Amino acid sequence: MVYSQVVETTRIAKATRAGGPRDRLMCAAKELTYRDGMQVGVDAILTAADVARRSLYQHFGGKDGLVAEMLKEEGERMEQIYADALAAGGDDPRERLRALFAFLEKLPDAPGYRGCRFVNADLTLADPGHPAHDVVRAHKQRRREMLEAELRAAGHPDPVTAGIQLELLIDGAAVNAALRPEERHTVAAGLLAQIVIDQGS
Amino acid sequence: MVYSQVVETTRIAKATRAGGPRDRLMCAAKELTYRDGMQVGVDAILTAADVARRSLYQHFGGKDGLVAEMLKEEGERMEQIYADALAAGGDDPRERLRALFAFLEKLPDAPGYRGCRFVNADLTLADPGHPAHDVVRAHKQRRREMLEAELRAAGHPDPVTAGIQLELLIDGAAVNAALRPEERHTVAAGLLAQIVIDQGS
DNA sequence: TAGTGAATCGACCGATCGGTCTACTCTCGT
DNA sequence: ACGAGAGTAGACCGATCGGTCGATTCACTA
Repeated sequence: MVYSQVVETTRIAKATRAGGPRDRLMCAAKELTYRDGMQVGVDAILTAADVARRSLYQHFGGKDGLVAEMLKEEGERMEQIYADALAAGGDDPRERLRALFAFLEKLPDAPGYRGCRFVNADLTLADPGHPAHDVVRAHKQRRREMLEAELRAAGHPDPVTAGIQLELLIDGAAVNAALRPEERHTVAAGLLAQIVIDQGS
Repeated sequence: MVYSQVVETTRIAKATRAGGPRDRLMCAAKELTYRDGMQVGVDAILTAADVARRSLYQHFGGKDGLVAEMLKEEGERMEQIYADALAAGGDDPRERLRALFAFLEKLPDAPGYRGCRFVNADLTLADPGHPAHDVVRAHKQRRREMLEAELRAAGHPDPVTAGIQLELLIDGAAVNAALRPEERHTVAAGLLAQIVIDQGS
């Protein structure tokens, strides 16, 4: 049973006219899997991308391949965004982390925000053998190392534990912001992150 | 494409022989939706519960009804478990919260742990109109009020923000423990929770 | 200009989805 | 002894799933 009215899928095709079939497929997959979940059908993606069925299987081998590749690209994009947010804080590591959490605080305000794409994907794909799991794990691993590096540069007394804690706050806020958007979880996360960052200074 | 070998589903029926068809359906739904995700098929649930197809639709009206009811019961069970964990801490509110996080720390050690059932369900069911969403939101609402009440009793300077922060830590740890089980996220969460709890004391 | 590879359309496949329905069995209260 | 309600077995429904394939069009290049 479906409770919500169907949101038009062809709309996306217009905004995605740029690039070849491969790019259009990636773009459509990004949008639809985020908005409608990973269970979104191949047909919906094809319609949105305005691409022939065969092109999908030639470029990506199948839905799983498309999904995995999409997460990979999105991971790289997100890591760049994180790096930019850190850079906005200047040179001081603590200030850089502060800037990062200030940036994350505003994320849920984006229209259509539905939480962290990677967490959602990993929890949705119950099959432990799905190729997307490795992509997500690798992405989260790199993000944690990024946090740890900043904490280490800041001379934090326990950068490993603190890195995990910052990760918990980021993911916890993303999950809760998606689940109950009316509350300002990211603000509370930012405040607590501040305490973690300032430990031992 | 399915990457993992199929885990036998009939096994569960044996462990669920107790009670009528309704109870067996609930039990099977709890197990299968947690282990295999909410996408698990009706047939798998019926086989595991060793129950006729018709019984499901007579008792619950459909899969969605079964799922919603199951989450409701599980919510009540979890709230009781939380209450017990708090009670283990005695009378002092801070000690009670400490006891709660000590309990939560051990949760991921349970075999087959796959994170928080409610978070997983809510993120998996992309359809915003699915009845399960209300059940999950209500459950999380009550859990937050429970945390807030303890913090208030402890004379915490900002029980609302701290309540949210504890929630972030719990959910963040659950998500990450499911995603990368090899790391001890709950320990880091417990340490940070301690700091939140002790604020202003 | 002829040839080649990419992209398109759309029919088609078997499998599975959630759900409906008929027919039969069992048990229990009257 | 008998009828009612609950449970079971399983065929069946339309829809959709991911995936394959033949036939065609088109752009680019040798």
